[in-house]
Amino acid sequence: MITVSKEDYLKAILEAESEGETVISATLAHWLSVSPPAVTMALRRLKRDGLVRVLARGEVRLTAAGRKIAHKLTLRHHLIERMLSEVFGMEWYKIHDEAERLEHAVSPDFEAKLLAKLGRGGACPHGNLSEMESPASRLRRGLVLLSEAEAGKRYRVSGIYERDRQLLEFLEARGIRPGAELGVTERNYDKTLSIRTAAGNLVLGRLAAEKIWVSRLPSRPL
Amino acid sequence: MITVSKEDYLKAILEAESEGETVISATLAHWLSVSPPAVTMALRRLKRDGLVRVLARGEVRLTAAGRKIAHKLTLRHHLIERMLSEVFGMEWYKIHDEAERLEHAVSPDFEAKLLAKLGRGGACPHGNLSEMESPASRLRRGLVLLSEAEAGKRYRVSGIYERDRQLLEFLEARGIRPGAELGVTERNYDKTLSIRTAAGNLVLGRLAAEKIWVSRLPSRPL
DNA sequence: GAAGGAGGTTAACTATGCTTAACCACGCGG
DNA sequence: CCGCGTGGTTAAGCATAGTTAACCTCCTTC
Repeated sequence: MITVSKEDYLKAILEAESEGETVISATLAHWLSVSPPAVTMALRRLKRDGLVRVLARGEVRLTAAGRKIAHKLTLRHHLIERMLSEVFGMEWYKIHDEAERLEHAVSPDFEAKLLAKLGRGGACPHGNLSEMESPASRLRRGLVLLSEAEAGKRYRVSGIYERDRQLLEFLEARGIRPGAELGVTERNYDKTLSIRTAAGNLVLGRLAAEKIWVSRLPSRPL
Repeated sequence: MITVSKEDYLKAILEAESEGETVISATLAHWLSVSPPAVTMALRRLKRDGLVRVLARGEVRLTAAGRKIAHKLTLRHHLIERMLSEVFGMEWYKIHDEAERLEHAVSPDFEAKLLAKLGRGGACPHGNLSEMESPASRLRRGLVLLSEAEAGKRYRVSGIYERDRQLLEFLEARGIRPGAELGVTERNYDKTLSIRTAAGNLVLGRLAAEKIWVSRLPSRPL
């Protein structure tokens, strides 16, 4: 029997994998904010159910069945996010948490209705084409991390790491949201960035800047 | 901490109460399809959390806190059902089961968005003004149970007991759905009813007929 | 008044899923 | 080679939530 907890593990494995991380037990403990023994036990159940394999080095791999479930959840998460945003106008920074709970309760029937209403393509409200897109793929699309952006240049916020609600509210309060324009006025010695947005100037730490993908805008003359 | 199971118990108590039943432990065991000992234990936890009281005779009562949660769930259930029907065009007989799972994952924020989009009034797709409406209130609205309907008269299906998916699909297959018109051609000796619908003639057992509220239509001349 | 049935509880057990404490194993630096 | 940190496991324990089996307590019916 599949449970919410198991679904969360499978999704976490797929997500961490897509981030380019080597998925070991410790990765999942950190990702899901549970203790190491909890992961040991969960992996045992997932192995028993044929959803996961653990390689010699401790590397965790999804089986075909496990991958199928994880993909299904990711699709439902994406669709629920778009529903909340496009149909109900929910604030972008609240959407991920809501979808995180709702996705587990969506049936194939409802999934089909969502797909029919919203269509297949489309980015989620955090600007991510799919939550699963790898950094490599983003770089190919010409995106850069804000933490790598150059001083004196202008950018548009493309996607924000959505799994940290605290971060999203922090950024929203400072006018940094998907689609927003900003200029990097200075790269500071202490790894912070001086930023100008429509809402004003601010200094952003590296931890936040590493979570924001931006695309270059043509420099605008004063 | 409130859980899905606890929410289900609280909702069942409110629903059974509204049906006019005296809510005792056995009622809940039957309503929720669990064993009697499971109910004993669940009630113990609910009492501990101050959500329920058990009177001398074994009668189960919601506290103010418990009632508040049950009402909240009922509202969310209703809103989710209307969303599935009005926004996504989901088939009426699939909706209850879907809402039953989704309602537990709805936040106050999402509830507010649903309310803003759908409005407060409005019947659910099973024709019930609210799932909680008592038989007495339905009678006051001029509705009768199909099992009490008179031979030779015409009726419109107003509301169907929605907690039995099997029943709903059974009725859908026979053209009996909310809003449908039907005529009672005969009340038979074996408590069955001979019915004429747009889809044809059929014989309906008492068990099904007791789950269907109808309103009288003026007799139409042939 | 004995028999029976309905309703409720206890007891024993299971599975999930989490915790902390303790311990083990491997690799790497001094 | 020793020590230590990283990573993983075992052990023990707890809460939730269910099961079946057994038993108790009424209340009713013959």
